[in-house]
Amino acid sequence: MSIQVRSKAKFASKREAMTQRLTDIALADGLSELVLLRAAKRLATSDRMLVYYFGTKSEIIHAVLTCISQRQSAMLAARSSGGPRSAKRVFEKAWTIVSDPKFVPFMRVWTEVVSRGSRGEEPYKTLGEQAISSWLAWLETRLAMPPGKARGRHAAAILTILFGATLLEMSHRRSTLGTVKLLGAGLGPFRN
Amino acid sequence: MSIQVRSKAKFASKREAMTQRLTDIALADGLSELVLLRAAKRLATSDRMLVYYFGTKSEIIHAVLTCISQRQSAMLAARSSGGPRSAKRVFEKAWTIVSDPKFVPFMRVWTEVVSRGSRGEEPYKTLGEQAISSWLAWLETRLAMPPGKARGRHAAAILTILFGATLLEMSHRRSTLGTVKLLGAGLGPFRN
DNA sequence: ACAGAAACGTAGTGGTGACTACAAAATACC
DNA sequence: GGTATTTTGTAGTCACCACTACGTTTCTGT
Repeated sequence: MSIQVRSKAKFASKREAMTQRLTDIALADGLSELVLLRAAKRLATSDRMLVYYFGTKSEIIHAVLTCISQRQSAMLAARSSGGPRSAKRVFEKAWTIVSDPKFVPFMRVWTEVVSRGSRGEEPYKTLGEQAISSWLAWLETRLAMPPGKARGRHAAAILTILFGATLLEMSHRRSTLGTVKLLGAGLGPFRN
Repeated sequence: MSIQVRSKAKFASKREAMTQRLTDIALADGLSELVLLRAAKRLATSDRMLVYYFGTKSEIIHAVLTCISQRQSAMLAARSSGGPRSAKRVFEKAWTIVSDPKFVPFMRVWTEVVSRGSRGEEPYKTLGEQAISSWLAWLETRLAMPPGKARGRHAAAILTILFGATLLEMSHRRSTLGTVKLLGAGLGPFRN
């Protein structure tokens, strides 16, 4: 086992490559697919190798969720064109991002993480909190409002709708478009 | 094992009593506490008794979630005083219900169920869908609007906020009051 | 070339959890 | 009392899963 201080650096890059592929799996089929044997088989290696590169399962989860977080940040950044907007426009923009099929897996994973973390189970609890915080931070930067409680509330309101819609859609296969339009209409114009 | 056709009826009432106590456990500590050995210990019996009365774990989950659903319906019915209201008032009322500490466990369980069911895992998938449907039906009956798409959309919009707020609160210990007020304001007056 | 580290393979361990087998008490019902 | 039911004891199966022991091969630096 071993606190490995690997001087040789192929290690890190291999681990990174594995993390990327594990992340693909998690996004496609859920965190429950990150079981050592199954995941190893899908990577065409052995569970032993996963342990070798990550040490523990918890480390795998941590690496994968961090990777998901980074990918998401990149996607959000890439779609943050234009300056700050009204709450309504930010919401609409956020919704078009979130409802993109490429993006849906991310939201599904976060609901999974938050749900598991809600009873205190690590690392889900901590990483779920981080994900929410990072969402809120991004939304705040997009809002054309002075920093402060009101802006925070608007960001939280938007995120509430995004997650609520995700959750409902997950078990209620039906178009949420009309619902979302309705909710978007409620967000503008500003009301503090 | 065995398709037991128990003529003797104490069986049913004992099973019912067990279901109630298991439901208490699930609401208090989550569905993951419904592990046979642990749950049995908390009921001061043996895992074999659980199998004796329920047959399989899946049956236990089914019974418990059905029970939760029934309790929730009863709570909602008991708080449905007064006639139909505007979307905004219905939302506000629903929020006071949902944010009641006595009610929070229910929402937590449903998010857990929906999350697990989102990958198709039974019985979570089916029961999650049922729970959502029953929520929507209740909200619709409370809305002073003619039946139809618009009413359905408003019910869905309200439920979206309720679940979104639950999810956010679960990982983001912070008062959602301001956020919810903001969202409530968005819901009235009607906009179809 | 060769010592030591890194990379990988095969197999095994220990724990848990759902569920079963079998049988003997205890309890209720008529 | 006798039958059917309920409860309990003891044990064990089977699958899954995180993790480990221990070996061998491949790489790397000098």
